[in-house]
Amino acid sequence: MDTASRPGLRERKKQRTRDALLRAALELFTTGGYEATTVDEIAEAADVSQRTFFRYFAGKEDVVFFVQSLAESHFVDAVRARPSHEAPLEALRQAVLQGWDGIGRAVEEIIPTELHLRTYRLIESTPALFATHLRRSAELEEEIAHIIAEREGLDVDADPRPRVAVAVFGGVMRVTERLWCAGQDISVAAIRELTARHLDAVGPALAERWRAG
Amino acid sequence: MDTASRPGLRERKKQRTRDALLRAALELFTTGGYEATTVDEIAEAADVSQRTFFRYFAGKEDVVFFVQSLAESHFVDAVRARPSHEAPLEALRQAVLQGWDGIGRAVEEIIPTELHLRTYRLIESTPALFATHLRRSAELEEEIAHIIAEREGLDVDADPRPRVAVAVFGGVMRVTERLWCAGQDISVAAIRELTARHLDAVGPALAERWRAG
DNA sequence: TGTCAACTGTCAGCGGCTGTCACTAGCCTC
DNA sequence: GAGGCTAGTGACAGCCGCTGACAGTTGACA
Repeated sequence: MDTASRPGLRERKKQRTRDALLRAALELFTTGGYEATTVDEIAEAADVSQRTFFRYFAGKEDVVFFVQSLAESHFVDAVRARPSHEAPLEALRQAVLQGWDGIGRAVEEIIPTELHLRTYRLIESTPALFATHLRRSAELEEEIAHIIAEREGLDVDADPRPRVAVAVFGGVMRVTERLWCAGQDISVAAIRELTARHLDAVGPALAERWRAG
Repeated sequence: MDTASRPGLRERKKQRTRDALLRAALELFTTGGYEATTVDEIAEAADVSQRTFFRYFAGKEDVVFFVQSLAESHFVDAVRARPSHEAPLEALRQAVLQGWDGIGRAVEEIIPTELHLRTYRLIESTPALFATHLRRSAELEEEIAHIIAEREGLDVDADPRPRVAVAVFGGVMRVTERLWCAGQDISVAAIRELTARHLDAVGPALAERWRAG
């Protein structure tokens, strides 16, 4: 019987409701602004009650970062998969570049890629969202620091290098994201190029004399 | 006549009201928790109406970061005052160490230093406050990047080094803050030592092979 | 088909935050 | 010193994000 298709009717309905809420919310946010959009409007656009919205998402912010979390776990997986002979910073560099390529495919099944890219700018231009984004990044960095420490066989609390290396990397990534969102060219190629350019600048930036460089 | 003392009666009254709100809020936050404390409770503790609270502070969060902003401007001033022959990262290092010493005196005029230090832990342990703290740090970093660029006679948008250097420094500082708040010894001496230790770890952390180090 | 559990809508309410309006009190001029 | 002017305040009403409680509906499964 094909009636017993994989997820079951109930499950599919839930999926559809969540996707509807997700798309409606992001569409409203990116066109009318995050704060100006009320939960009631989102619920109405998705044709459910406000109460139901909060059964699918912990809050207004949660919708925005739902897709972002997909990208994050892709990045974590990529870091874990890097060969252990690579230097820590090199592994992080390759993982983030590689992560960018894989994100598009995974995201597109849920929401249009173009809407996803608009969401990046929304986060960067909305103080409340940007703050949460940074906090999430900090948590991600802590997770990555543990992975790096494990790779190198170190105790993350005894040796400062894992956390410092990840902090340096994270700091550079944040700068990269900001400039990427501020520029015109919002494409994977653009962020790849920017990422490489900024990571290459770390060495020179720590040099004693900039003029001599 | 001494009756014509500098600020005028009205001004002094305002000052007292704001200090009362500040102290009451931080005291309630650090003892009962940030989210569990309502604005009504703060207003009542300071003996004003809720509406008045919002005339002094933009929101609940604003109270928490009021004192923090003092420390920030101290740091900015310290960076500006560093001699121009110092390398950028060295200037930042000296400025932050020097900033920690000066903060105590400036803060103590408004609230007890011990309450101020408790506030750090409050921020670090409250997700909403931590997120805002990171956003504020990001804004501060942008400001510092401009100062560094100016010091070196560079265009901050053409050369990635100023922003990258500040991002690296900021990343390390965030790690330092976290570990400091997590530890038992909340003292200026402790954060100075931690800061130095982590900044010294930047070089080794970027090295190709950690084992060989 | 009937029972159960999951899902949903409705309602009520709390807390953060804002606009409005009338009132008080410091300031300033004559 | 009496007057007006205005900053500061309290009281009230209301919006919005979010939560708990309860009842109705609809898939799942025997």
